[in-house]
Amino acid sequence: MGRQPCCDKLGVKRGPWTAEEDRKLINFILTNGHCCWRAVPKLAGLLRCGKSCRLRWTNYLRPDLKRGLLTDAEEQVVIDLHAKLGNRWSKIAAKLPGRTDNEIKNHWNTHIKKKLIKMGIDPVTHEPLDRTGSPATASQSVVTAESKSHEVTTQQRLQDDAREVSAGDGSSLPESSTNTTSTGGSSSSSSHDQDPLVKWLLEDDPPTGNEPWLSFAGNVDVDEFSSIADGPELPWDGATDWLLDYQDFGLGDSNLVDGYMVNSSNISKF
DNA sequence: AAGACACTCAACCGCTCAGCA
DNA sequence: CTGCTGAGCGGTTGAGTGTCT
Repeated sequence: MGRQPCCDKLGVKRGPWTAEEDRKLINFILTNGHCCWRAVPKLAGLLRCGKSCRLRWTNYLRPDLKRGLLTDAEEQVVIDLHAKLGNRWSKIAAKLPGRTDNEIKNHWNTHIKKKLIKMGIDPVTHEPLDRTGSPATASQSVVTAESKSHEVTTQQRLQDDAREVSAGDGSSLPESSTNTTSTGGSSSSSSHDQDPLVKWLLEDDPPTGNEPWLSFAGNVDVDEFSSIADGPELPWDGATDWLLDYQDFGLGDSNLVDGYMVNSSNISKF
């Protein structure tokens, strides 16, 4: 009846990961990949549930992760994407190489949200908080004109979802049945279809790096990433300094293209 | 100096979805 | 078609840390 727990709570360690646990998990995944996450902790000799291992790996241990605060350019992309997609953090993260949904979600809640509110912009609707006047005119620069033209209402988002689903199963929504709720929604939604950014967002393929809105990713972030180990601020704390030993992971520099792993004998298994 | 308060972010929880038998 | 299982996602929590008084 009830949902089966992902693991029996007895004998399963919780809380912060130790360096030793990190080491075990990385060693295991790099040598074996992960056939199924539930089996990983047993095989790796960890007293954790598989879910916890997956989270630790995807959010913290993955070698292609960038760490540190989001750059202004990344922040801008997050704002734009959030205006279009709402709280679909995984979708947003998929378009930001080296960033995780958790990281973006946290950054949104702790930084961007406040920044937008301070600027008089509703972080949910991306519209000015005071709609009678125009107090946020100066702040509007945060949300680009391009993104503002595609602000996503709940209804639009539902329509996007429906379109996404219909695209997925090969069928398409009848044109007459969509985007008819309001003239504004209609034009906005149809422009979504035309919008290359939205098309790109809804694709599963990783970005090529040629997308104009990702230009920062190709020439700034990768440099930052590669220089991180040399810089004064390491991306991880001292407890995981040993991770630097894994920096190449047997993966040459050529394996990181625009933040994506493209030729890893180990990682490509995933 | 120390206690209170605020902030950050890693980790957890519970739900949904996809794949499979 | 149905039920089960594993994986992924978004929301929430709480420990650790920083800042203020």
